Amino acid sequence: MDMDAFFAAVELKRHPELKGKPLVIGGRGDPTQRGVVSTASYEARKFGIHSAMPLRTAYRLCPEAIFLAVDFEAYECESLKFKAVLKKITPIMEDAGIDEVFSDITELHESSEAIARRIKTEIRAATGLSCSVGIAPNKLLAKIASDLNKPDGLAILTEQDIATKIWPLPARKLPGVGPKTEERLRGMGIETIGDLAKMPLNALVNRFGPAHGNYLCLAAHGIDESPLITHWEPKSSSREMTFPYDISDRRILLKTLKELTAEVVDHLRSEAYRCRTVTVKIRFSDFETHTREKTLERPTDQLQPIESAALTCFSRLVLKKRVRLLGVRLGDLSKSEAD
DNA sequence: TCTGGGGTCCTATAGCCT
DNA sequence: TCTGAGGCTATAGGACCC
Repeated sequence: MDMDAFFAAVELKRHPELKGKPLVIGGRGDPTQRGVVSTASYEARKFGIHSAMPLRTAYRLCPEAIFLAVDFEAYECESLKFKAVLKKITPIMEDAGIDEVFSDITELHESSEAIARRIKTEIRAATGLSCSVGIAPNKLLAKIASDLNKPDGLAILTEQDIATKIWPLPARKLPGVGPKTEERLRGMGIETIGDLAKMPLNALVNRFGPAHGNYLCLAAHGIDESPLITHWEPKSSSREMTFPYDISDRRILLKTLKELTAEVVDHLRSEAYRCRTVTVKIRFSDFETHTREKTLERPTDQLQPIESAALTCFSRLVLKKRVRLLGVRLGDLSKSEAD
């Protein structure tokens, strides 16, 4: 189940007067500032605006669009509502992000279509929002199915549909195929999922490595055995920020680094975790990105050793260009003991 | 001309040890 | 003493996802 243009739909709920207008949600909602599009309404998409596009580009494509800042708290609130609906239908549910869920309906005594309609009706009743549902024998096919008839979609796929409904799709529609893999596939003459399915496994493993190569081959045939993840523990926690303009002043960088570190440590402690690795990330004006990582002697949630490690990492970075982004990540997390 | 912020997972390499 | 083969850990980077 995947919500339709989720952030834009939540905003339209509180600003109904914007209905029908091209709407772009992203960054601080100012298309003259740095930021990317999180969600574009379907009206905005007609202008070529899509997720991950720079706000400035979106503005160029459609200056009359309405630009709004991302308000995660509001979306999280709606997210909790529709997830509660799904959890009532079956508790075997995987949280797949703020607007997406996998539910295992294997044991439900009801037709797939009836379940799908019930999900859509109940989510609309609880949130006023529309969603798209895909029902299939595994997560991979269900995800592709949910995208098939968006928005307000409903698609049911069986193994028999793979050749007719999946193979004609562009390879990019396979989860795990992003812009880079799409380009490399194109270089091999592969445009569709069907083209990919014709490739011998060893050719894909040679090109993409064992993990990705195997995955691509199985996925192209609609094969996916991955289980639903109903419980999940975080592996890392981070804070990063892109400056409004590129910075060359070392003092500003150090001050920002300490602020980011304090924030991420606060968050770590609020969730009762300790970390054992600290990573500092830097992105220069030309988008070249580097990281430096330090492993601590023992897991900790104390600011002092974490900040000290962050400063060590920072000192190992050569600042030869202006800096556009700085970040701190805490990794190798373990739960703090209650004491 | 532009390119966010929060994550996950994979791969390559280097150093160390057996 | 030299040369490898593996295994393991730490580190750096990259692709992808929402």
